[in-house]
Amino acid sequence: MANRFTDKLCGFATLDAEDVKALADASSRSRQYTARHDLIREGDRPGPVFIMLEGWACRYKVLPSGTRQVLAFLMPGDACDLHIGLLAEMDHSIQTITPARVATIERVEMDALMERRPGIARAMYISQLIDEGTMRAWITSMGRRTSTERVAHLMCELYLRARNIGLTGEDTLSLPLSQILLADALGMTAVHINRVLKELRLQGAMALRRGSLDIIDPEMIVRIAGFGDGYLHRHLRIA
Amino acid sequence: MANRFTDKLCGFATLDAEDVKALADASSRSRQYTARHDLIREGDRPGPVFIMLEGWACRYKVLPSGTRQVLAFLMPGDACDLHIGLLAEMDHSIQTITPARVATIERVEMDALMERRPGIARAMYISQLIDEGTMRAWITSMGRRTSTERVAHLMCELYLRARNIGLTGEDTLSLPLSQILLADALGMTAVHINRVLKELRLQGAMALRRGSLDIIDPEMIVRIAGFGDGYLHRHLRIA
DNA sequence: CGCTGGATTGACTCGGATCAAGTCGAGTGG
DNA sequence: CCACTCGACTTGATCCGAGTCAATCCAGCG
Repeated sequence: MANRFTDKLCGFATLDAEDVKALADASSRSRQYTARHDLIREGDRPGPVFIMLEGWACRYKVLPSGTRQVLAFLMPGDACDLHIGLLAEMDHSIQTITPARVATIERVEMDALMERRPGIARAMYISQLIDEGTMRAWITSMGRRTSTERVAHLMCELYLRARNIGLTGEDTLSLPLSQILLADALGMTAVHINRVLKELRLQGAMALRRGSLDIIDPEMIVRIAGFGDGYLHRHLRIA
Repeated sequence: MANRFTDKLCGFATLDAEDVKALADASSRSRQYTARHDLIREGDRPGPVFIMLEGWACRYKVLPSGTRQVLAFLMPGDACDLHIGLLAEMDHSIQTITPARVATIERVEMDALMERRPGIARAMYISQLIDEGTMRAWITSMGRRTSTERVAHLMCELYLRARNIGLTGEDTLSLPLSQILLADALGMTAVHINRVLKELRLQGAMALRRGSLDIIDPEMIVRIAGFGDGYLHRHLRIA
């Protein structure tokens, strides 16, 4: 009955069986999408909240020049903004990266759920705060880290997030992200990403190949990235 | 009785006199701070919600190397994250830029306020969504805009935000941001910011001097920046 | 088996950082 | 009132990280 979404939220607050059941029910109506399918586009009127059950997606914006900026990666268990329905239109698009199973929860249902079950509300708010912290980390990366640090930092983030939801193997993670996509996320070119990845591979830090990431020397990557895991808030306030 | 904070929220939802009074009461306990005073630091346990009544502040992070990244500018009327108290520690710091009058609202009081008055909750959520949209715009700027576009884009944003709360003159805005601060916000060096500002001045687009910004040719700036005001969500869903 | 999109590598260019001197303006104290 | 000081602002010279352009390679697939 539980799914990736309930699993993830359980990491943020103590949810009882009732909570989990309510969440699982709410996210039971799901649809399968192909890769590269826009779930919603910039300018659209926001609809229900999306929940990624399986597969990856990303938020992105397209500039007048045609270049793209990826704003966030969504992995299984991730949800998009809670109150998004309050706005008149989306300021960015969301697209699947891989084939994906996505649940939707209508705004009224979500509101009702959060009102009836404080634990769920709490978990959702924490999840949202972490997403915000992640955006801040991205801003910091783009502004003040070199390209190598930026790549290493993103890999640390994705690895940790994936591990939190039990998606990782032994220092390995299945990462279905093309170098082009990574370039659009990190504000660099695919050519340069490629060189950076090569360098990191030669240094024996990590190897990204064929849709999977191998962390070869965890300490080295963390050092290169200057990674602090604080913003992912894995140690939560007890209260 | 109203203040900058209530004024701003009134722009997001129809608040009745009772709402405004409740908000004004909640934000009545304020303190004056000097410029460059940390309201809260990365690693601190989050406390009450901060509300800027007068003066400017910024969110920022400091990297191991000592460089700083500014994550957001807070102007009068802005509040920091609603549910921040749910987290164990801050993932960034907040510092005043100018002397500032800041109100604090305890978490329990905020929760009660939002539960009793749905209009306030709604306005606060919209405000938060806009802050998130702003972060996404920043990520986009840092990743995919040239330094000139980036500077122009930030100026457009600040001008519009300031205008929404009635802080602007005739195509003029009092901007107490040093070039060093702008550099830390835009991920560039103070030297380079200086050259970009000069170029924009020579082009007759805008002039930033002595703490005040003059928009000389609004259309030119918007064109240079590739600015779309969608993310500030000034036209809200009616419902 | 050829097509197509991603990955890889090389040569060259350029935007923005770095380094280094000033200049200017607002306080501060004698 | 003036000299001193300390930031912030300006400007010039130089360097380098990363973009651009252009081939090629490679794997999956219709």
